[in-house]
Amino acid sequence: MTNYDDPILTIDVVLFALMENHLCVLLPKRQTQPFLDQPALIGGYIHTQEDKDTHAAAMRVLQNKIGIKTPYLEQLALFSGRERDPRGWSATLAYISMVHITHIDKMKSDFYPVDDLPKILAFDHSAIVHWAVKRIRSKSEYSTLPMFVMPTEFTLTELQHVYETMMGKTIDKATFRYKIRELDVVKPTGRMSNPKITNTRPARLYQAIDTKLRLKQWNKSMGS
Amino acid sequence: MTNYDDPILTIDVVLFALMENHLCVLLPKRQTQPFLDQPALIGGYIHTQEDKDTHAAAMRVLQNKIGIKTPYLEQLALFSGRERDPRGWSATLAYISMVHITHIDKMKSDFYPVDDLPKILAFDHSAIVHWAVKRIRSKSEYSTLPMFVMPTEFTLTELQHVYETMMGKTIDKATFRYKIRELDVVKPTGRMSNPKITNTRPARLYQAIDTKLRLKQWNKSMGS
DNA sequence: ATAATAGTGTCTTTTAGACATTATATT
DNA sequence: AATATAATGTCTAAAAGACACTATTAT
Repeated sequence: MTNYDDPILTIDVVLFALMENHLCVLLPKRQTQPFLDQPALIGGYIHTQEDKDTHAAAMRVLQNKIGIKTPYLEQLALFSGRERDPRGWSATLAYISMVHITHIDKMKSDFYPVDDLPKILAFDHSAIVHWAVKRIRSKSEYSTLPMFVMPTEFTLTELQHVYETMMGKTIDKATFRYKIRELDVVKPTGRMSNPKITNTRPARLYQAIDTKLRLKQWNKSMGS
Repeated sequence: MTNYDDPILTIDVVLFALMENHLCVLLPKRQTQPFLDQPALIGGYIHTQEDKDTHAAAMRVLQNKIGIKTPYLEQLALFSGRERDPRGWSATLAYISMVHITHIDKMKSDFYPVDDLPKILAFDHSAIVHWAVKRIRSKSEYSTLPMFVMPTEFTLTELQHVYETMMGKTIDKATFRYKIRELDVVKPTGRMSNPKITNTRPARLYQAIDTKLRLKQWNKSMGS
């Protein structure tokens, strides 16, 4: 069986977090060649001894590099070709992940707002990040994806702000609450927010009902 | 830089075609070990000398194995792990493709209806095919994907049948025509179908306006 | 009382789906 | 005329969006 110069397969993770109402991506500067000192996605090689599959490899990278166990990890796409790495033909499998900012203690300064990214990233990481942002924005429209960056307790207004930040647009309050009620993904904790902080009427606190990603049924686009 | 026993990267193509109102997948029997004689997806190694990227590799496989230049080729996902190939840790990038049955001359007998697949496929190809069918069914609901298997001229009823086959459900005629009109993806050729064949009222013939995949805007699920 | 945000009610527009009606071909 | 399918019209129900109104806290 001919060996066709097997290309190297790596994985990269586009890690999103919300900071001060901005959707941000982790892009620490590279410590090695090529693209030394340029901002890049976190990633690495697959350890076939250790990693059950690529998903496990991505989990390991997140655990080792920033010390988190993420509840959300989704395969984006494989990016490949002769040009993306100066060393030759290569392929990288990009994952999207998402955490609450309070779970991050190191490398906070390496997060960039998606609307103000560094102009040049290592490899083809600019294309990967743009693709990932598009996916996140779109998926926020019809799923419970934004729930993954909420703390354990939150108000509906806070949840709405997160949805708006991730979607990149504003939503009507009544419509938003109607949909959240319909999705049936949050339940009241019985507690209220502290009015002393906001100088205004306290809001009911809610918590997530489950940790799975839930999609709105859109099977209604062209079916009976 | 440590070499972590680089996994082998291959590509596989889930090729769909419509035969007699059934959505079918190409699964020829394997000519080599492992899984000799078992039905499997078509695929192969990446030729880093020849292939610009994985997309080009998938195109080459389709061209060489069944002699088609497909207008539709979409990356599905990377499937990986230690268990899927008895020879060890491996990864394959699955693509979805779709052709009109008239473009296929060889291997017609190797197509299986998706509702009546062989129980056992080589590697993890059962899982890949199921995933691909799900994607096709779902994407048919809100896009012009079914247009890719239409001949150059067709009636709206024929188009509806193809949509129904690919979606796996029936649609109301009036609603279907309303949506197609809205999408603005077909135009009348001016010609009519031959009533001598059907013994009934002739139908207007249409042709596709463009060859790009068009999605319905569903940005309305949770936005302003 | 005033400011500020929480929370809900109601109206309009859009879209989907079901069903009925008319039109045009063949035998 | 009878039959079969093409093509369109109309009604209803569900959903999305806009906007206004009421409620509850602090100062």
